[in-house]
Amino acid sequence: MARLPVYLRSLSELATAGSSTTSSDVLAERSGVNAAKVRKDLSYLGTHGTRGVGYDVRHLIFEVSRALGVANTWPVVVCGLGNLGRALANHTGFTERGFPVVAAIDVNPALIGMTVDGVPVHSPDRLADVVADHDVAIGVIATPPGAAQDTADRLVAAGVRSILDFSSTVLSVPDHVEVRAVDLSTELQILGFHLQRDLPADRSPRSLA
Amino acid sequence: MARLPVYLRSLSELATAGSSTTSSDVLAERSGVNAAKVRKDLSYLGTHGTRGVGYDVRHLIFEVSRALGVANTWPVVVCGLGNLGRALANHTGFTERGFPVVAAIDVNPALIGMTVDGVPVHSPDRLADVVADHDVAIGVIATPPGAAQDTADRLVAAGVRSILDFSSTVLSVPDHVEVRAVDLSTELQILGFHLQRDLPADRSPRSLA
DNA sequence: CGGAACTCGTGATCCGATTCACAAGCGGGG
DNA sequence: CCCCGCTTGTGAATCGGATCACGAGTTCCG
Repeated sequence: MARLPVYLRSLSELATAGSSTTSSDVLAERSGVNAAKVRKDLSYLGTHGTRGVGYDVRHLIFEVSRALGVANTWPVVVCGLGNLGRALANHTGFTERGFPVVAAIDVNPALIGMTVDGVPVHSPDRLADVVADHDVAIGVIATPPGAAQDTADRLVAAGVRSILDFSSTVLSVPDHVEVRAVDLSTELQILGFHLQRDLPADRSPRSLA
Repeated sequence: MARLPVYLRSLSELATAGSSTTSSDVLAERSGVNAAKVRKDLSYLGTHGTRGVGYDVRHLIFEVSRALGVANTWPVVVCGLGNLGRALANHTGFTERGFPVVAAIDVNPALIGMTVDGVPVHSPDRLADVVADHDVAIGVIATPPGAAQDTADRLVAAGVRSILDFSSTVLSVPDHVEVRAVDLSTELQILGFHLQRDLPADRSPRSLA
């Protein structure tokens, strides 16, 4: 489930706040979801709370962490060092959570061979080597849209099976590769869509949900 | 629907590729979805394709653009000029799509009063003025988690009704305010979760979907 | 002119996720 | 020791989106 990371954050907050035990209600409140959903989600983990009491925060953190595989570290390569790519390569939160950025890829000859914020930059041609050398598990695509599919192909050829795509592109990859797309313009457009629907007294297109 | 922006991109590509007409099959292929879904989505727009022929690309672009309110421009304020905030403020794609970044907010006294990539930086105290002066419609929160809720409160108080939140926080806001959360660490954790589930021969926690 | 091939629009169906509702277990107080 | 209030776990019901399937309209060719 996509909610597990949120639960984990809420639980960490509770732990640092000194709580040793908590209820599905509190957790739901903090995570912005329904209490029943929390209980059902946690029941899939095989976790057992105590009826009448609630959940043990420390134990639950342990269970959720294990389910998420937080113990593992998954080396990441960032492809494309534009504004966004540089911010991602530089982002300290990733390493802390087990996703160290071990290398970056860019076509710019002026960058290749340099290190940016401690991250070595390589040519796309060396992608396969980089993946092999650092045991890269996840590729982040922050290239311009035109280069995205090619980059994805290279990542897949190099054996990467997880891709986080910021390129505003629909990537086609083999079935065994998982892609998660984050498109900032789309997010803004959705917000704009709702803004438009709420405001106008004049006729808007038609109800859409 | 969240798929409209994707359709619009696909349609634009088709238009520049010289197609004057297209089918739901082609559009589905390009957008990475099911053909029936495309037809159903478009039918909500009141759009009418021609049976046996397909859709007129130009007309469809017009319809989708209108539904999304692409004609409107929604001024954006970016709150928090860390790595990510700076990348967002600097991102040219936003202005092109009708979301000009008219101002940035940061607590750093060294930045206040400066302009970063042409974007003026203000103190959080001036947020209400900034919103009023530029008719800001959307607030982007790229602050550290600890400052996110406060920032959200200020945005709401200033009259902003749409928030794009990068802060890894569950924000609580009034009902009439729409929040879309983008959490990069969560995305990576989900990828890591699936990686972990696919690999190990030893027993993983339990099947989760 | 007739029919074959194609494509849209949409009611019907399916399926998973969410929510509801409640029995079962636990702890504390009298 | 018993009862009462609290919280979990989970089957049942509900909901909404995705998919299927097919009727209907269009084009084109023979």
